[in-house]
Amino acid sequence: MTATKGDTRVRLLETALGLFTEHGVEGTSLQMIADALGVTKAAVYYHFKTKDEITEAVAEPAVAELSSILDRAEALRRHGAQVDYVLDGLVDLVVRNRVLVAVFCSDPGIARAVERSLHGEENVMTRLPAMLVGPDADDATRVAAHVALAGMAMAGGSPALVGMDDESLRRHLADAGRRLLGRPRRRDQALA
Amino acid sequence: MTATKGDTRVRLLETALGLFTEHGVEGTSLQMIADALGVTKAAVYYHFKTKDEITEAVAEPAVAELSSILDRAEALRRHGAQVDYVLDGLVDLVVRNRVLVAVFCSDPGIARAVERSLHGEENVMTRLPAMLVGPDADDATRVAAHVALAGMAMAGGSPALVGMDDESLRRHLADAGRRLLGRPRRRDQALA
DNA sequence: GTCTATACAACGATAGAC
DNA sequence: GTCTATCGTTGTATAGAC
Repeated sequence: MTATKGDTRVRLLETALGLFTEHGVEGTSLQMIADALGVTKAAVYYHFKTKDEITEAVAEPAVAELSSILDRAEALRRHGAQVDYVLDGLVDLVVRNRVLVAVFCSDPGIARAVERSLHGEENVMTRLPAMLVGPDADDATRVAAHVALAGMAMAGGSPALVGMDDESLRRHLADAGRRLLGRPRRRDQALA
Repeated sequence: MTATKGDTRVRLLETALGLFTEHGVEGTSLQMIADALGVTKAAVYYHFKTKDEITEAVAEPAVAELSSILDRAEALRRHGAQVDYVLDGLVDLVVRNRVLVAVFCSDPGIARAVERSLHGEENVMTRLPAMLVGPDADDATRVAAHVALAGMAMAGGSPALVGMDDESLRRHLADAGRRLLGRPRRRDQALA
């Protein structure tokens, strides 16, 4: 740890996320990243061939986590259990990475980069709604699933809710998702 | 009607919306707009001082409509009636302008332009959630309102739902919103 | 392997001629 | 109202120093 050498890539990614958060992805130039790191634009270009590659790399850990949530959910037998698992996992992911998610969802640059880059055709962005609605999908369920996904993600990153503590946000987001998808309410924390 | 003169501005706006839809706002350059119109970039700059001004002008009718929905809702006395009115109005607006809404919500350029431009401090983007949660807002309601707003808007513009007919989408979006905000289900079209 | 220097076409934007 | 010409900056790219 504390390796001061060879981790320019890591510092770059951290710096980039900070700048993305402040100015948005398209509002952040390679020059700004380079200046913040104290190097040249070309040095940035050495580590990543393209600006898109930077946005993908920034997004990658969260998307990989989401992907593995979907994998584990697929192993469950009952559809209801799958939905519960994905809902909880997604909410947890969103709450833990509020800032990242806000950048994600509000910027087409990242959205497209993620959509394009991830595991080929069996893409996370298509697996997610598919898993939530299940094989027996009517229109109402499909719409509800899309409202739930987009809503939970964007509400989690919303500036209006930054003041809310993680536990509250997590509980209420999960609650909203379950209500939309017709899952029963949680008993354990019902009176909180 | 069919005024062939002086309406370069209108043609420009229509052209811009078309290009925005196809390539996104940031993916559309002033050059592309100019070329599509058969004029120069500088000619475009005569009609709009800035690219942001174009995106604002493209978005303006829908935002004005939304603003007037909020005005009319404020005139209602019961909070439940206000929520119902805003929900219905918003869903209708979203469904009628699916394409526009998709561009809106997926592009920070437009999002910021709209946020910045509209009626000063008493901004539509802050009035909307405020009206939905009402004065007696607990955390659960606030989260639910944000999930509902973001979800309905983005789901309405989602590519996965473009095939759905307007009536179905309208009904199911409104249904999702009412469920999230604790409003009773509609009786009239309940069996559809 | 890691970086600097330099270049390039395209971008948003401006000034001024017709 | 539209043009040409130009500005600074962007993303991208290559050559070459260490």
